[in-house]
Amino acid sequence: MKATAEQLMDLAEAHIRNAGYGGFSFRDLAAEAGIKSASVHHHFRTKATMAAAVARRYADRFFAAVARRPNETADDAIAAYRSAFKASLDRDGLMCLFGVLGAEAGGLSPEVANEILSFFRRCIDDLSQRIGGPDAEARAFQVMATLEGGMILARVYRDIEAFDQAAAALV
Amino acid sequence: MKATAEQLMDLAEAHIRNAGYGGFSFRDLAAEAGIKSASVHHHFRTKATMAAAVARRYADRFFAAVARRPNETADDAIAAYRSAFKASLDRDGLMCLFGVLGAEAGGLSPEVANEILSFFRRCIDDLSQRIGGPDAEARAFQVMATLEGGMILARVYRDIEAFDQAAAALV
DNA sequence: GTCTATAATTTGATAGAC
DNA sequence: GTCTATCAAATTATAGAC
Repeated sequence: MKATAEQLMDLAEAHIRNAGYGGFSFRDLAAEAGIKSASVHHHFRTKATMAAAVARRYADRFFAAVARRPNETADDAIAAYRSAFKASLDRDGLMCLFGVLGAEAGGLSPEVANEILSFFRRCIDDLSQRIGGPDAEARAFQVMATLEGGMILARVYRDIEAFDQAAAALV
Repeated sequence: MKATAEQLMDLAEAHIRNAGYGGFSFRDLAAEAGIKSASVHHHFRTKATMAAAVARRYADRFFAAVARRPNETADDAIAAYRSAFKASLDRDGLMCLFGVLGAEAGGLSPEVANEILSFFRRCIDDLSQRIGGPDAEARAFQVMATLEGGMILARVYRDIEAFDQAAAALV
């Protein structure tokens, strides 16, 4: 038995990654979890609070998945990021949570917007360090852009191959 | 004096590119145009109809902007696409309309989803042809992914430089 | 922790007068 | 083409019983 709060976050994450922040309501989550919307508010005070919590959990998992390995090369680091995105696509065929939220960031509360900026900053900083050299930062931006954009293409084409083609030349 | 329907599409486009499909209502548009929401329905029967119309207009403009030039090289074609996205960022600092819609495609009506798929298909097909060679399609996917992802980064960082860094290595 | 009940607001959409 | 008026439904959120 998974704790209810955890289950609600699973559901919310799937909805956001499929249709964006506006793509679900507390009633949707409640119905899917077999409870009432008022009970969802017991676990998460507001929708923005919940989205921020989902974002933090997603970021934690992501950075655990791409954690630096001993003696890695620059290409290893890039491959680690690519694999993390790819694994997510393979698992459930959904977008990166932060790719979706980043795209519609203009309409989100500061609470959520902060999580988005924080995620991408941390990705760029981490990648830059691990890549090293004079053009490290530009390369980090390129990698992140290609991977996020590749997920959009895979989403639209409904074909993981689109992601693979987009990301193939990265390493 | 711009025709009302045109003005409404301008407003809707800006809203979608800033906050997504769910980021505005007919009442928002009406208020900004100085009319009532019932009058918006006179020009566009439903919200999905309007979004599809906005998407078609955006695509028309985009493909006019990236139109093939005589004697162009593969790098010229890629540069044309990059310039089109960049110009859009410079002009109003907003996302690509199809980048936003593509990210939240799972929650959109088939009417709109078709426009999204059609846009990206046409981009990939056009770019592939103009790039040529054995890896043309993979390169086209890479270019589109990098540019769309670069716009997300520029949006999140609120800094066009993020786009430039992401796209610098493309040509 | 979950429920019923409900408030307050917003939304997409329509009917019909001018 | 725009308006007033309105509907039916959905949304976020809260109060208080169990």
